Amino acid sequence: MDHPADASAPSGEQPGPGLRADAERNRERIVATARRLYASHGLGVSMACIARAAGVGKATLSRRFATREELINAVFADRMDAYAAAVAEALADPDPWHGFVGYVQAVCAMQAADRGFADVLAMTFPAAKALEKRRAAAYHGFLDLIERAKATGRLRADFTDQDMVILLMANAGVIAATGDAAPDTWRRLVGQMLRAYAAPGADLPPLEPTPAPTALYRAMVRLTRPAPGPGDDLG
Amino acid sequence: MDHPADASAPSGEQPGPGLRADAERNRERIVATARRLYASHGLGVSMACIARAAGVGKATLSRRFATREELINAVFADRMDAYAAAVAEALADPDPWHGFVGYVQAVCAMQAADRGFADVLAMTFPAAKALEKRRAAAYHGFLDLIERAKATGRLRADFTDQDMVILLMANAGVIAATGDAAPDTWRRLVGQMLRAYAAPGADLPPLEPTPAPTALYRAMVRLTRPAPGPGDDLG
DNA sequence: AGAAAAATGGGTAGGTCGTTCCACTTGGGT
DNA sequence: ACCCAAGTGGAACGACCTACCCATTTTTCT
Repeated sequence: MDHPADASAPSGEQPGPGLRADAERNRERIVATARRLYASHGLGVSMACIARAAGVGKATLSRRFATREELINAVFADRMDAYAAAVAEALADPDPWHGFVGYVQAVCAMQAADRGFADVLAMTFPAAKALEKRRAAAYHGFLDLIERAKATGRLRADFTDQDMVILLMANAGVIAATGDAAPDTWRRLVGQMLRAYAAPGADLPPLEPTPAPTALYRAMVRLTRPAPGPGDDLG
Repeated sequence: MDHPADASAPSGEQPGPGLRADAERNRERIVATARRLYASHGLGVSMACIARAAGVGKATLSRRFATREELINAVFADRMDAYAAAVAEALADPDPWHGFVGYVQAVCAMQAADRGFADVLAMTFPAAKALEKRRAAAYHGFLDLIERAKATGRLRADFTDQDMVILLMANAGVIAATGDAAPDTWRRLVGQMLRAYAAPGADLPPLEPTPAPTALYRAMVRLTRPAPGPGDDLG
């Protein structure tokens, strides 16, 4: 039961206060590899794959990150910061409606850029207490933003913070389904959703054109398989 | 809506012309079980689970349906008929816009009612030639519907058949994320999408209220796990 | 009723995944 | 430079899924 890892200063999610130099190096290698794999293949990549790709033994990974959630927490900490920053930036915009539109687009773009992050945002991942804390803070700011945007009369009064969650889930679905075959499809979804949020007469960014006619239908051949094939690229 | 599906002349997928009586009985038991499991847990339930739940040996399942796609084909044949029928019904509506709205709602409701079917619709499942054929026919009718609805001036001119595909993918995402915890969330998404499709001034069904405030956040604790736990219900 | 063919299900082999244990290597304080 | 503990990777284990083979049971035809 010796856990020297948390003996000294486990405040928050510090990398590793009492970690040996090589251990810390391995830790970072693991996180970097996981970030890459999660981004391209979504969460659900097996721990074994990550360990293999990072060039460490499975035991090492398990020791450093006991559960998958712990690893996810470490991987997406900075993305969560960016997420929170997006709200701050939107609040700084002198035009709340413009800020709102930009925020929605920015967050959905983050989802599109990182399949793993899309899952994190859409699925309220269970563990990751630290992530939840940051999310809560961002959420609070978002409520402000909604309020101000509504005050301009250009965001419909029936828009709710829940609608943003719904959009995140919907966007995750589109991103997951289209994959690499039609990577810009999500923009059209977001454009249409914004249209639905906007009060009549509000200015809107132009609607993204539909992807190449056949692209969508050829897109989602990946079927149900959630995890990437083990013999994929994994670097 | 009468479906003499199994007795006389179903469209396309004859059950088993030269099957022994007990074999045919088992076949139907398998299909029924698969339908139930797929509906509740989505595609991706293992063949072994289905065989176990149906009370037949794995070999029996494998012999009757060599590939997973074959089974899916048999399971969703009638749903696909319903899908096609929805287009026909929409086309029969004297008001094309009203028909269009009803069609969108009906198809999305089908997705919500059956997680497996949601996957089939959203993912253009690879195999299942027969399903594809039916889908193609329905698709053709849908193009007609769009044309007519646009002619009324109430469906925006920039709506594309691809938008329906996008909606199906987005809806699948919402349904997958909300699960059983907030089962009506998809209705709000559809309502907002319809709002985006509608030309200014077009009549729209009232927007579904947001689900219970906390429901969404407590909803998707299921994380990434695609297949149901083996020790679930499969009763 | 009896026999042949059809159909069944359990067992085995080969694969993945996650966890745990253990002998070896390596870092870093002294 | 030394030496112990922190750290490592691989092996072993149990659980799961797919695919296949074959002895046994059941249906159906004569």
